[in-house]
Amino acid sequence: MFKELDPLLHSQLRLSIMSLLISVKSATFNFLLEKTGATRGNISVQLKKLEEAGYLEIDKSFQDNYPLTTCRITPKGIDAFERYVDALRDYLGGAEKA
Amino acid sequence: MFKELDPLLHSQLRLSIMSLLISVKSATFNFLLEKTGATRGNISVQLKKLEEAGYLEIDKSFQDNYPLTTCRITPKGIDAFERYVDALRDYLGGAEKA
DNA sequence: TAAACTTGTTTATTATATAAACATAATTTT
DNA sequence: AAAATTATGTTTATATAATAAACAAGTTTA
Repeated sequence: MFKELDPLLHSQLRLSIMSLLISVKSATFNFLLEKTGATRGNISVQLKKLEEAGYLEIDKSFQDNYPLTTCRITPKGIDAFERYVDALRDYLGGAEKA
Repeated sequence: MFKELDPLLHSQLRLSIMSLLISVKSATFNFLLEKTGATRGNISVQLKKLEEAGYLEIDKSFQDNYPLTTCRITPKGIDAFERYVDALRDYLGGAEKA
């Protein structure tokens, strides 16, 4: 009846991050900070989880002497996101709008 | 950018329950048990939370000597569900399918 | 009447999301 | 040049939440 909802994506912040990365392909830590409005700590934790799952790649470098963390969604991440969206459809069916 | 996702609805089981009640208007405990595949304990807990929030009404009666719990979604519950679906749209935008 | 079944609740466990505190280094100020 | 402030993240602690295990109360069956 209802498909499983990938618990890694069924989280407001992680879903926000994935949603952003789906559209921009590459984003800095501060970009995610600004767009999501979450705390740095929270973002740091969730990025690590998404990376460990192989949903995104994280590159750490330096820019103007400051650390710069850059993220990219992976094919696996894109796939998981699409599956999640698809699974969610079952749950929203009742309220589907035109 | 991203709207808040009602934490009461952003839960796989509670969302399943609300989704079912949106379409059938009235359901027994066992109906929910069968359709969701969750445990009785879990369903009991989540029903109570949804009731406390005013998202649904629970009626307890007897049928053939056995307890019978029946649930109905309230207007407030319908409203919350629709808001949730609407908010979610922001998050899925990137993967919106035709 | 004892055993098994039905329907549900309460309690306990595990995981999770989140924020607070910390760390490191680079600037700016005085 | 020392002190304070800013920048960028990480680690740790806390509060919630989801879930399942254990329990309860009554009913039917053997």
